[in-house]
Amino acid sequence: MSKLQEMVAALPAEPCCPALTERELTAEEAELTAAMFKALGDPVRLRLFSKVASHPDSEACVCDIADVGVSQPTVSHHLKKLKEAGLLASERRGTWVYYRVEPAVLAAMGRLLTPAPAKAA
Amino acid sequence: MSKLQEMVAALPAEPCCPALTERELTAEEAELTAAMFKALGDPVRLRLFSKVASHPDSEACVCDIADVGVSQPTVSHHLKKLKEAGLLASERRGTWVYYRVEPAVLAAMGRLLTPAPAKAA
DNA sequence: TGACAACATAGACGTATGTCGAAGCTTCAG
DNA sequence: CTGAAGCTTCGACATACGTCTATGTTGTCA
Repeated sequence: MSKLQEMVAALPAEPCCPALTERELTAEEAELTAAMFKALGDPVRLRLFSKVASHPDSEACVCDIADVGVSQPTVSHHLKKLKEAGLLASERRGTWVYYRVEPAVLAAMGRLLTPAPAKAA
Repeated sequence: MSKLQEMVAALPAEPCCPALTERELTAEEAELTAAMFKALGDPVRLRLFSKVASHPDSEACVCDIADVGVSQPTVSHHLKKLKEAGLLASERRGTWVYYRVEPAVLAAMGRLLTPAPAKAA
């Protein structure tokens, strides 16, 4: 189990962190959250994630998404990173390996980016 | 002007990209969007951004947020990165420099992370 | 003008990251 | 029991990144 996964497992509850606009993150929260953003901070990984996310049931075989312009080992490497960040889960079904997005994590990240409420003028 | 800022300026409209779950991103979209996630993918930058975002009017002087455990030049370096990614804007007011979050960009990123609609069972 | 405060830039350095080809592991068809 | 397909792991390499100290720049105030 990756270090990040341990951190995730040790978290109090599902909603990891408050919106970035609500209060400043603690160092620990920032460490955890930054790792998730970092995972999406590579063009190849972002495309892979988007390919999985936009598939039916948010799930896809590696063979369905591997066409992103890099070698197959590199694809595998990036999928591993996404998995370690908690964004994807994988499961082997016969010859193929399927990756699926973790909807709760996606929602949590979206919540982080909630814009600040408009100030009373 | 940074290369990224040029890319941003060349974009068609405000809402950069569809939700990641809607359709797969093109290589170009992924390049642009990954740069934004990457900017938030460092713990120090994420804390700086959060500090600015959680200040009144989503605006803060460097001196108000510089206490994140790294040297002053490093803070300046990270703020520059956030600015180049289009997440912050800066303005000098006398002796101090104020950084402000770009609300539209924050909202656009949040939209990217919209979870997929639940499939009909 | 000079001194100081607030930030930014420059240069250097160690580490992390993205990429590849080669080799290894699983599973299934024959 | 092969052999092949699908994926992962390994090892190597160039580049990018985060950090620091030293130095610039810009503005204020006496």
